[in-house]
Amino acid sequence: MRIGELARKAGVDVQTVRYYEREKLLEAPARTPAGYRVYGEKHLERLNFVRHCRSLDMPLAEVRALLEAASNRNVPCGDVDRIVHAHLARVKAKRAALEVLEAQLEALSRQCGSQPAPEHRVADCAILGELIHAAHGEACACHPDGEIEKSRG
Amino acid sequence: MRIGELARKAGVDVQTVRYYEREKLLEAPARTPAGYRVYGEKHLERLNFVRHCRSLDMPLAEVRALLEAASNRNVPCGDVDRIVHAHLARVKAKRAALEVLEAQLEALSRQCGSQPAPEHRVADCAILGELIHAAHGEACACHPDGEIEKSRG
DNA sequence: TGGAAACCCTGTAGCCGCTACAGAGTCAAA
DNA sequence: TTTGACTCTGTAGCGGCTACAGGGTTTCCA
Repeated sequence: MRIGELARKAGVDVQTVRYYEREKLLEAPARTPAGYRVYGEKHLERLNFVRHCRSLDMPLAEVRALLEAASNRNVPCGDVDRIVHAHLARVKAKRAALEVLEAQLEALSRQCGSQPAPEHRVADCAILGELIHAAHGEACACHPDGEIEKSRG
Repeated sequence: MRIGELARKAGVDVQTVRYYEREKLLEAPARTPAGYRVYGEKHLERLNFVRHCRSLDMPLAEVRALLEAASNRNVPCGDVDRIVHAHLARVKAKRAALEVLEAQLEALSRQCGSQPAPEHRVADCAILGELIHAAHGEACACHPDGEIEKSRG
């Protein structure tokens, strides 16, 4: 199986496969005399594993750690549990942050909308008004307590 | 006011201010004879505007568009509405995707956890088991219908 | 047999929004 | 005078790809 077929079967771009090889997520495969990569079923399984973890939004570094752990089948799997739980905690936190954000944006967009578009000029746009108020350090519809925290991630 | 004071007042890194200037989000300020940037209140307001939009997770390109719109105060503000609504739609979609993800990770982590850590070896780790099953194309606890979609963003 | 199309190779640069570093110059206080 | 805090420019790095340039190889069809 050459790289194109492997990529098609796993549903990824050819470039992505080469990228994973560079990043040591896939083993370097054998080559034909012309230098073409040749893959077997093992490679496809490993690639599917990686893609599955990626579909769960895990960073590649953690996928690498899982692969590492999976290869030492006789050691305790505390690392595996830790990786998955830490990732779950991150996802929870991010989802919660996005919920807040969504509420803020809805508050903002509710400020604007009664007037039909052609009559509605920038000078009276409530959205911009809110954002400019906020720039003066005043409380705004989206951040009523006047705090602007950094959003990371 | 020099760059350090401006940055402190806006709660950002000095490097970020210079970055925003390069990216045309802030006007290039006057300079002292030694080449130091000198800022006024207008710059602080504009920087606060940018940071407020960033706290709402807007991409800089959209912040730039908002700033552009805000400077033509006499035109209709359809662009402003469109930007904010499109951004809101993106945030909603992302939040929904994270909710699904969170459920998937919880399903995964529930597979593992009854056995005390030292006895729990990689070979019997249910989390890894699930992930490896998935790599074989079988349905797994996290993606029961067997589909793995690409997550973007 | 020839030529086009589809595939493959390497290497490099771009995306985003910063952050960090190197190596230099400037300024104020002790 | 010397320390230390500040500033300057330019460049590179993060993650996870994606895209492109500029070449070589294979396959298919006429």
